[in-house]
Amino acid sequence: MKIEYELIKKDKTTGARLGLIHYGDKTYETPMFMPVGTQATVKTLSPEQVAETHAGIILANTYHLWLRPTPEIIEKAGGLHGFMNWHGPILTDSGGYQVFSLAHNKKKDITEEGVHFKSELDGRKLFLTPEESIKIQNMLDSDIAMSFDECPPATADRTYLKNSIERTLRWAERGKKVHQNPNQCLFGIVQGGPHRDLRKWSAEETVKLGFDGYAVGGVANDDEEKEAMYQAVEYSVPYLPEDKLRYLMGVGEPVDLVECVARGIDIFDCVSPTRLARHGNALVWGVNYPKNAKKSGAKEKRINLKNARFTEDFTPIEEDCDCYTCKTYTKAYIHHLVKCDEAFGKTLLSIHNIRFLIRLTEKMREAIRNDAFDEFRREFLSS
RNA sequence: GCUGGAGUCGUCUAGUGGCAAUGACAAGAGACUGUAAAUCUCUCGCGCUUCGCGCUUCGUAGGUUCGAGUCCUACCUCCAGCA
Repeated sequence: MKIEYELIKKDKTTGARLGLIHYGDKTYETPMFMPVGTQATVKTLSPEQVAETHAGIILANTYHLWLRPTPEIIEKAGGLHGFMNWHGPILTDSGGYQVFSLAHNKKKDITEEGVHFKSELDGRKLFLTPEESIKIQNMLDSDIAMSFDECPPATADRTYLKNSIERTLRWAERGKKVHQNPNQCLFGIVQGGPHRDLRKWSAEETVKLGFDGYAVGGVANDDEEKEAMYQAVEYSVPYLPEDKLRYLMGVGEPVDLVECVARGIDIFDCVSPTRLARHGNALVWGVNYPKNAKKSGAKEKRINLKNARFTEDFTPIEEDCDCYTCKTYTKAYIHHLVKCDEAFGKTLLSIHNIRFLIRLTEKMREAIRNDAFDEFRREFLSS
């Protein structure tokens, strides 16, 4: 069963859109936030716990699963769904981000043919090509495969970016040629850094190749400013077909979700909610904590449960949150778990943070449905 | 009572003539955006006008020395062995 996207409604004043993802007999609404499960697990959560956050699609990573346990093992297990016991849709990233994060300090590692890696597991030399990435994703049997792209750093200059985009286009075409899984979508990726013309060009050329959906990549690297990130989205989205899913890769933070939905993005993924959770942080809508003297007046969007101020706070992270964590446990208890470095604390915070972002998408969908997205956005930004 | 050993930041610890004094843990705080992240960074004797300055510190009290956590004397406490 191959994923089908259906555009339901376009917001009148912004680029926001409401859509449906049909997946066999299941449907999921967009805008959607997709939790990241790089190594075929959303860190510290069982699939049941992930499902309880109302997650739709989840992510896994080609690069990591290629090294371990290997696509052959996953294929024998009946594909990723059977292997990890996740029966909702799965998107696999191609390893393109790892080109950025693992190989990029050595420009010679990125060649026309593919990318040389040194395995961080055992130091052996690895070579990943666009064809190999797609073949691995075919074997993993994810529902959405991503083209193998180069994700250049924010500091890359125009000349570099131009060459990189051309190569990414050639890689996309090569990947498409070997893509053979009829149940699997293949998405193309728009690059172009902060440049309007390069984004347009990359988007148009990628669309010409013809994919099942389109991603905007390379916007959340390094020290990029938020405005630059939103602009990169603005420069890319208008050239993408309306009847296809638009995926903003690696974003993000609550405010980014709102701003990028306003610019026409449908689906997001980000490690932030689970990583923040493992580091003791909880996302919150904006709360005043009188004991936190340093930010007088400013509402907090995130609280650090490690802080001593929660030692005797016997209230949930958020009174009105419907997640398992907030319905069941107090900040004092989570503070205790975090201080003891207990795994359960990370689990509880991951549940809350993922549910937080998914609830945010639910609110945005509701607002779009009610022609109130712009109002919602203004309220959100001013809170 | 005798002999030997030991007393250093909340805890354990480095340190045998030039140190406000090492490391770990604890504690306090910060960062985190297609996961090389259950990671990393900062603070951690006191006070300031804090890329610096001043004070007070290494069981207690004296002493030697230009200079002592480091050497000497006495005392206190703890540990081990002998009585």
